[in-house]
Amino acid sequence: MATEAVENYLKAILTLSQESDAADATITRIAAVVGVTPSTATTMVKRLDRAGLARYERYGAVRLTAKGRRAASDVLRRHRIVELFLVQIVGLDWSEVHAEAERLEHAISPRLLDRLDEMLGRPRSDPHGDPIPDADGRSDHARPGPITACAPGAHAAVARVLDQGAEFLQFLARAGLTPGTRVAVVAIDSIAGSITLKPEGRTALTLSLPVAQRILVTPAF
Amino acid sequence: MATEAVENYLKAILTLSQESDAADATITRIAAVVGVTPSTATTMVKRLDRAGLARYERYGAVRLTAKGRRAASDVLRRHRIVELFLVQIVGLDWSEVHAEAERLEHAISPRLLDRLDEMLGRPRSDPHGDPIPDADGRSDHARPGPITACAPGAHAAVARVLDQGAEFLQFLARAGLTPGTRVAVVAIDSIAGSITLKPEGRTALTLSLPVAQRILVTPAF
DNA sequence: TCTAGGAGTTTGATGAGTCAAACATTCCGC
DNA sequence: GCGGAATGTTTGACTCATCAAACTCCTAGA
Repeated sequence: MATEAVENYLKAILTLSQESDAADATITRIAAVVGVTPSTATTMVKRLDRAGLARYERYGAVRLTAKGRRAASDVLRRHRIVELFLVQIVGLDWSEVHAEAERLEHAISPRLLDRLDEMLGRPRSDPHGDPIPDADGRSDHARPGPITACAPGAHAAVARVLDQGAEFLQFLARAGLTPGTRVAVVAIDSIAGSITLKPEGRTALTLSLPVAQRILVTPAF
Repeated sequence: MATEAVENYLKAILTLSQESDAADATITRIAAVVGVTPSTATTMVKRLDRAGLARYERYGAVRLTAKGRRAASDVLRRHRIVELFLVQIVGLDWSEVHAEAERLEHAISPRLLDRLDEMLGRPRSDPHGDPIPDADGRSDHARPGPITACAPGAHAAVARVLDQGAEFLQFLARAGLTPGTRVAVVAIDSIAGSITLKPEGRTALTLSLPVAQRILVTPAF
């Protein structure tokens, strides 16, 4: 189990990368969210990298690995369920619950969490509209959509492929575009009708937009 | 605010010194309760002394100062209210809540604690019979009272018997209700004017309330 | 009264988490 | 494309919490 501090960094990185304006999770921003100095954040992010929870290179942006994303989702889930519980069952005010949940989220067992979730009727989002990741770390936030809807520069995870033809699937497999794979959208050229993708650990490739449209992705954090 | 570790040491010292058999809070015992090695406990107890929370001299017993007792009481109060809350409101089983409360007690704010206390009707003891210190750190601890004042389901230890008649005492001895014995209050039927008790290791028995009133007990841990 | 062994202490080490200050790199505006 | 501002990194230091190993103290029984 990750320490409290590690959980806080993971959560910070996840929420930063989820922010609409596609802001990278940079050291300074992470430090600001967690409430430490940049030097501390640097040290910690290195630890996350060593632990396989994030990927990071000097002067580069920080990205969570699948494992890190899973862990961060879990923290977020705990946070939001606790918040909702404190408001709906205990009757605290929304203004008070954030700070409270900030501490309780690290102390709650899976068993108790599930019980609270049950009492609340297994909510899918909190009243802020923030999605509550399910017990498997998935959140509605990321309803899969065609990769062609991603902004250039975005990262996503392949979720589903609509074309079931063997030839197409084999092509995707060779390219490294299997479900679960992270992929970066390098460029979209609507005039040429093409999209350039770079699957993690592979070389980039260019597809036609109609073909790419059959590849559904969820935004990656 | 004391760290989590400090709170755990304080709690350990308080419960050790409260134990009926007048056992001193020694380093080895504290270490065992907290779950660390004696060398660690020595180091920590020195810190408690420096912080004015405990008094301690080399090779001597550890005693809490007023300030330390106050802080320890507070931890105990948080622990027991959380336990009670988890059982009565959340519906967890008694067997599960101790470990949970062990972590939550360090993460709960005064505001939330008070709210839980309110939801529970400001209880004075938990179903184990453990007293819940009030917000000022005072606890009913161990003032013996008639067993008829216990809540059904409570556990207690026989402290004193007011009726000195031999016949009555012999009856109690045969039933297993000797001072020091732990006893569970199974049921109280005020209409029938009877109380059903189950001394530890014996079969249950039913007494009339006027008779039972002469049996004084202390809440058991 | 002497001593064996249990209880307690000290020492030196470690890892987590943090900061300030000095240094390095990157990026943006001209 | 250059230079300063913004950003990021390194270094050295500190506290908290912990342990193992070596040591010291105390006491109960022969």
